[in-house]
Amino acid sequence: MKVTGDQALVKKINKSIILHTIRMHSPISRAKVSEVTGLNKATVSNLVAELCGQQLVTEAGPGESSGGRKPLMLHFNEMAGSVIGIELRVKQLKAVLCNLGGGILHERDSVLENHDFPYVLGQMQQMISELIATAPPSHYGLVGIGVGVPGMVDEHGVVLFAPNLGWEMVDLRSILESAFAVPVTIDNEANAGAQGELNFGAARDVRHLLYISAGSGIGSGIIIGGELYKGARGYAGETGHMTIEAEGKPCSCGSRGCWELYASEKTYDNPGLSLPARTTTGLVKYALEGQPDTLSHFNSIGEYLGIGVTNLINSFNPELIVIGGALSEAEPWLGEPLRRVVAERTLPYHKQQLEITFSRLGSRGTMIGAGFSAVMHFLGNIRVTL
Amino acid sequence: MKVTGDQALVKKINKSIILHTIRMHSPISRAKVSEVTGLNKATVSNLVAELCGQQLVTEAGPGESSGGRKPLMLHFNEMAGSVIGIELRVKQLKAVLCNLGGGILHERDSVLENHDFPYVLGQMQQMISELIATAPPSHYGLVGIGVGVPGMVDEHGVVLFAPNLGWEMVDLRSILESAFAVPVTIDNEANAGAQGELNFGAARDVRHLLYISAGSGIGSGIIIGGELYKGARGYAGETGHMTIEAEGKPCSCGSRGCWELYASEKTYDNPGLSLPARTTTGLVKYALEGQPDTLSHFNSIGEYLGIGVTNLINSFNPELIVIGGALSEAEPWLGEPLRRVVAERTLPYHKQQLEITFSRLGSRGTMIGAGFSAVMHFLGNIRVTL
DNA sequence: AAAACTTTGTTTAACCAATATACAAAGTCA
DNA sequence: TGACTTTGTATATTGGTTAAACAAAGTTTT
Repeated sequence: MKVTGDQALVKKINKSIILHTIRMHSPISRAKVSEVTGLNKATVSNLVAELCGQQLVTEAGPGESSGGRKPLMLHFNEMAGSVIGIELRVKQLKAVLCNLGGGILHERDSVLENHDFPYVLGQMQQMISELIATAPPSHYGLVGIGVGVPGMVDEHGVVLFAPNLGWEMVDLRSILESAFAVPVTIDNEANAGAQGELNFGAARDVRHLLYISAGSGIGSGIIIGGELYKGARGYAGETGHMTIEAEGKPCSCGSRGCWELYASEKTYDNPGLSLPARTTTGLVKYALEGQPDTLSHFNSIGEYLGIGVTNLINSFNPELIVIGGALSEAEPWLGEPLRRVVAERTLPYHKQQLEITFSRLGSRGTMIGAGFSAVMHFLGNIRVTL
Repeated sequence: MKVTGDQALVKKINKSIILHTIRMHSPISRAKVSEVTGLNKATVSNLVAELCGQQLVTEAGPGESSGGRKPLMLHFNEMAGSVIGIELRVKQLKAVLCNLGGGILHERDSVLENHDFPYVLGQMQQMISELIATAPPSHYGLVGIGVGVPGMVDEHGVVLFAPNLGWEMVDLRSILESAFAVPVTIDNEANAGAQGELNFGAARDVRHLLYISAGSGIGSGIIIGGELYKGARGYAGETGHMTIEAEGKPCSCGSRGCWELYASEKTYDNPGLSLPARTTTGLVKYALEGQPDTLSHFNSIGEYLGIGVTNLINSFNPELIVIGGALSEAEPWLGEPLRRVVAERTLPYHKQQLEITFSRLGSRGTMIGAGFSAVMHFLGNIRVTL
């Protein structure tokens, strides 16, 4: 979008800076906000007054004195409104009602019997309506809906292609926006998960994060400089179809040797493989008993995860890697081979300060992240780059 | 960097918008600038007056009338200063003196006998001094030096690691800045090449570009939204060590099956391979005569290039791919297998509107791009993101 | 050729947000 | 009690954009 400078822009920038400073450091005094932002005390006072008028910030009594007048502590008003975060999975639909701070107020869950779009949409709309009914009264009410989808999503919220659902070119955003009359953000499931871990999970305050969602396929959410990197058309991170074996197994995408054929739940589909179960949850039970085929298979998945992760490290050089998705349940058996392979294969400069963890939000990360996208869309975020 | 809003910022933003509008659309009238930027006519007049005072913009007589008073055409003053762009290769040092519009004024070239840092630095400094001596008199004189280096460069211009030169942790920027007392920008060679093609070559006005530099190794320059994407620490695009064969050939980086072992000049090193020459230039001569081993080898390199390019397409989804570097000389033999493999392996959404070309600037792309980095550093570029 | 209209670029006055400065309020410390 | 500190507000100033009027220099119509 074309943006020129005028005084309205200045005000928008500073107000946004102040709001997010309060949101991140709450409770905080006006004086402290002035100090950390570099803005003049008077400017902070004026804009805080407006934010209070908008109910986004509240005054919460005096704080501790540090040798002078007691500060008046400011809070980000998490309860000024609510959002709904939804995760659409292959066989399941999960949703939460959150406040503006990402706190979960209510949770819903349902099983999907098929992937027909009208059926899934109906389930989704019903779940949204139920959650709206449970929402506590607030100044803004429901301010947005965020959805995490297992597929490629363009910048307008159109689901271009979701192979596991059999969807193509579904304008989910427009449909939900006209149904509920609130802004809707649609994100790739891995991008949503990355935002969840970044703001509420294992990656708080990390600037450069790589989130790998390993489940029925593999997708990656990439955070650069504290912000989600969406790439050209909004669908960077389609890494599951990265070739790691030039002449490897043929893939449904038309290519060969795709990463997700070796390091996702797709590996369970090989009928020649001797496995006591064909789901991650099932296999985890056997792994706990030490079943050899299972242990060896998890070891293989871990190693192949390591190969793909190494490729991504070479391209993006993150500080932290978080493994999420259904396979993160198998952390005890995947962690060692994954870390071993990455250590063997990465360039020396990447090894420094590189950490690999597994998701901390577990199965909730994606929907919380999707909800957070809606929060940020409501609050706005404006930045200046030199 | 922390930026807050005030009137000085507004002015900086608008002045930058106006300057770059004139630079891109020159010659253009004040009225037209006001129209395309959305800024008020008075604002444009005031800031243009300042830019004229700074010698960055010049008035160049009246233009064609369109039914009213004739417009006073404005030019970006390319001759207000000059920059030096340098490409450091494994066996060669190349440099140009450019004006601010990327026009080449003088060119220098020298052979490197070894890679000892003091020797190379000496050669580079001598070349810079010679070019400075030939610079025409101008208002700002030499305003910067840009260098493209075959290796990883951090955000402070330190060459972290350049395997083909045997360099590690060389603070090239500081050294050159204190030697010549002008700002110096150090870029990875592929990033510089990408900027060259974007501004002056095969990729003008492309918003999402992937530039592949294939030579003694492989590196990638990634342009997202019209801007160079440098990643976390400034060294995104180290794609040569992407694994494309999980259990492939061992690489000096410690990993196996790295892309550049299959698709760069490194393939010539295999002594078991029957080849009539061991340089790209040499092989091109044989290929022109139809020598079978050569043709088959170029075919193989083309196919493997296609595999890695596909992986990058899946992650970045560019509009255009430009192949540069020494191997681009072999375009007639690489193009077909490369495009064929990409067409076979990419997801359908990437196939649409995806074009693959070879470098148009040839061996000059990198140094012109490096010089352009220095120009942009001098002019400044400030943006606001909503 | 004169009058009416168009387009370009400048001048003027108004507006508005941030800022420095002064100041008031409310605390701590000796 | 009195000096000092810290917090937050009030006031005048600064400096940028802008709308509107205007001047200058064309073209088109009558």
